[in-house]
Amino acid sequence: MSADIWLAQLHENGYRITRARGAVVGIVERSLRALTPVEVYDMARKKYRALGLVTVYRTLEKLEELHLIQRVHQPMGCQAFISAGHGHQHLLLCQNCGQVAFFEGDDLDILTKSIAKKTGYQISEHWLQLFGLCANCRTN
Amino acid sequence: MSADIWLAQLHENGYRITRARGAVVGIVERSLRALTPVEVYDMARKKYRALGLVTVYRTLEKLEELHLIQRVHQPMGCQAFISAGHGHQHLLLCQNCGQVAFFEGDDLDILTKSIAKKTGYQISEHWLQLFGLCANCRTN
DNA sequence: ATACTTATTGATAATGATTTTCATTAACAA
DNA sequence: TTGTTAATGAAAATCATTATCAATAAGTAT
Repeated sequence: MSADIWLAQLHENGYRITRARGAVVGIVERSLRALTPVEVYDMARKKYRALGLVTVYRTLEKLEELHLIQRVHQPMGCQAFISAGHGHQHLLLCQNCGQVAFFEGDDLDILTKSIAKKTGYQISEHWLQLFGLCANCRTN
Repeated sequence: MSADIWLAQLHENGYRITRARGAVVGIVERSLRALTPVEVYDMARKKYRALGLVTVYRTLEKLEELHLIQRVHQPMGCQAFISAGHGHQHLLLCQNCGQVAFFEGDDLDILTKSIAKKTGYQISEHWLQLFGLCANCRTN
């Protein structure tokens, strides 16, 4: 489905559509949790055995460049990627199963302005990430 | 000054006070910007030439464990450490000089609750980090 | 369809970051 | 001062990522 859109995006940006890229996109696009390059490699190789790990790295690089995926920072490590949210969104991570949810409703302007005043900084960006348990893991 | 307090903390927790640890603490405790292990190594070796990089890693590990320092996540990498804030504080990073400031005034409860309701997640933690230009870099 | 240009690929090697191993050294309690 | 043992630094091992390069296959032109 939407994997095709990702491939189309790659094509529109002058990149060729290959089996290797199809395999990587097929895995990453549908994943509900952040995946490391090796995880993508292992999963995608079930569909396309000849895939190389290096190609996974290169493909992830391009997907990130096109803002189709984004890196996820976690206490345990920062090398996992998840399908990117649209517009200005933040992440909500389940500490049990790793599932990622997005949310907007980002009213940090008041806070940001107050901090800017207090510190003298000119603030241009922010990172916000929430951690907890998803509905499913909460009940189990 | 406060470096002594850090060493005392180490001692209280059963760790020995050594020249190597003194050198590492001396650098990290006073730094206004986040430092990578190699940066700490290079700087600390000016005071204590025999210091090994491995010891830097091991010392940073212990300081983090005692919550005296914390890891700083940045777009360029996540291996730098900064002296930790007290209580519940967040980071404000200067994108030009790297200087780190802390701030509190963390009114995310309203946001957090609203997100929890919308998504069904039980939220237990959050990461907030602001980026911008410090007062000094802004004027130059 | 066919041929051609060139991006893409996978294997290998190289690099960089971090961890493990181990014999030697030095904290510090007795 | 001495003895126990944590801590150290050097070297090797491991893990993550990037560069190299000859072979391959996308996609355009024929």
